[in-house]
Amino acid sequence: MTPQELAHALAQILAANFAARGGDAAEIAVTEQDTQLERPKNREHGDWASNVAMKFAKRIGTNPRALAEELVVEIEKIDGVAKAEIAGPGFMNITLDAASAGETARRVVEQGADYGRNDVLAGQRINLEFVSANPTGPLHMGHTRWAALGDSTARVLRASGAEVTNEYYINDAGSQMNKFGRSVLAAALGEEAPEDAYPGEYIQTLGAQVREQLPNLAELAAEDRDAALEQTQELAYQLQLAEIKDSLERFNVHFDVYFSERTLHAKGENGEPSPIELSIDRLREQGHVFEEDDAIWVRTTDFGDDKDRVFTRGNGIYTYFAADAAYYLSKMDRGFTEKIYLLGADHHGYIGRLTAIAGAAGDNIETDITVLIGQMVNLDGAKLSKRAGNIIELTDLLEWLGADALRYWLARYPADSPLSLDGEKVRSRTNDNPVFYVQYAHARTCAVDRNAEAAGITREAFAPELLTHETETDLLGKLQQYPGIVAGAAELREPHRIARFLEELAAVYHRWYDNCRVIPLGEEPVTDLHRTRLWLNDAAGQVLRNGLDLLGVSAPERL
RNA sequence: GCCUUGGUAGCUCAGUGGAUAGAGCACUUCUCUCCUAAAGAAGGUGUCGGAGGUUCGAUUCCUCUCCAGGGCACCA
Repeated sequence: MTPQELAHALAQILAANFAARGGDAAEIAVTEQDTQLERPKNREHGDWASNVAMKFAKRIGTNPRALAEELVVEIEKIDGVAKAEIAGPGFMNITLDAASAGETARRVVEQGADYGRNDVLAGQRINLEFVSANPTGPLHMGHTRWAALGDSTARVLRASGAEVTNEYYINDAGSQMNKFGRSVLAAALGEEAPEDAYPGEYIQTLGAQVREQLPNLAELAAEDRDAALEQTQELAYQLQLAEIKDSLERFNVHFDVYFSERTLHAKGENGEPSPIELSIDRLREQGHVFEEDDAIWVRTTDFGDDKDRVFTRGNGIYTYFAADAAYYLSKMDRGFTEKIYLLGADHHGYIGRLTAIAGAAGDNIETDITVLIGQMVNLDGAKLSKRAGNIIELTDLLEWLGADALRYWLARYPADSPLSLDGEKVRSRTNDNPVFYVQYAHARTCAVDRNAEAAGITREAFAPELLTHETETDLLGKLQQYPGIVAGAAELREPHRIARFLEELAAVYHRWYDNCRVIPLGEEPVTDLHRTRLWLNDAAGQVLRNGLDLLGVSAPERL
């Protein structure tokens, strides 16, 4: 009996109760969402608790306790339910019989890596854009947070049935790229940096690489400065982008699409209009375009933006917003039902205009676009900025802290909470480091497995009714919660829920390990209890592994 | 000024209208001849920033307010 099955049964009981009073069950429209059960904090409150009696009493036309009294009678008839009691103002506390709860261990083992997968987002095609850092420098701490959160979000969405494309938008057009090119060229030629140059040391490194790969650069620059700049800029861009991609892969973050802004500006082979040019026509057809002061505008205020936005400037040049619009249309054309943008708080001013683009393009701004804003992250109190030059690169972080610890720590907090991390704590291999606490629990399940095998304990017998120890029902309860946790994390786009769950699961597992032996002591005989516990041990290991995988964190068999 | 995100234990932070608001750390004690002590057990901690409101019930929702971060370009 899973909480999902219980919720389903409860919904039917509630609807039947209403129907029996002469009501139209459709009128109160009970769903499993309404009857979802929670795991009570206090174990005296049973295995699962429901508050539906309080929620529905008024609608049904009675009072909570009276309704609960009728419901518990029916709940107790459910196969697998040991008892149901009323408590407090109308809570119903449900206790499962041990065999029914224990079934979970076998279910988890049999479903393996699929345990936890669900279909709450089935049928959705989601475009998830994140990181999208300019290719003018290495990724820093802020990008690293979005990389960890974005990739974990994608994994959680997929586990809940969505089809997800991870996308990185490359701002490879425009003045920042020119500035980048001039900075690297000066470095390559050994000249003094231009006044507005990028300050980071990586510019010097890129300059050296360019000099090496373009041996005639100095001559070319003397002859044709623009040509030298163009070649330098292109090469530096490719080098930098490759470095970004490489560091992301090492961070276990994979993008399905790297989308170049240039492709939006590019005309067709035979001079066909560019995607940006086409997009203005499409928005005009929708009736949201107007001209004023020589500029072409989109009336984004029709969709809640705080001001209208310029598409084409008075001098005929497209704004960045124009590229954003064309990019959005590209996502639409590629058939995504929902476009999610994961942006840093410094981009929060984009929400209005991005949403407005969606509306102007004819999308539903409530359901087809989601802009998630993440707050800044500090490491050891230092705020890092690429432009200021005091960067800590992703590659440095990987070396210092390791991909697992970094991903775990960055994914364990909601995106909208400002975060300050203590580098030494992230790095520590002690029990005050949750990533090691969770990984250790997993490694322990593997150690038990190895020892069980050596002791000749197999999973040939499974007697779930024997799993009656307090720590066993706790552990089973946690395992039963997992699919719901994944579904909730997906619906809310909050992968940190996975991490928090894993920490709880690890704690319950350690407690169980301390109380219940899988391998008998000394000369004691192996019984079905030991064999059944092996199933439970393996189930715990499986869920720890599945959860860590959603966070992109490894689950070592030994630490 | 306007928009936006935070304010929860000494610290870092969880908490999708429910029962006595939680976890880890820090502090004090215990527990390894026996499956990994990177673990477990015990000990106390709160004006949930403040004031109103909605509700049977508010840390959670609404309004106002105080404090802090971020944002308000025919820049990219």
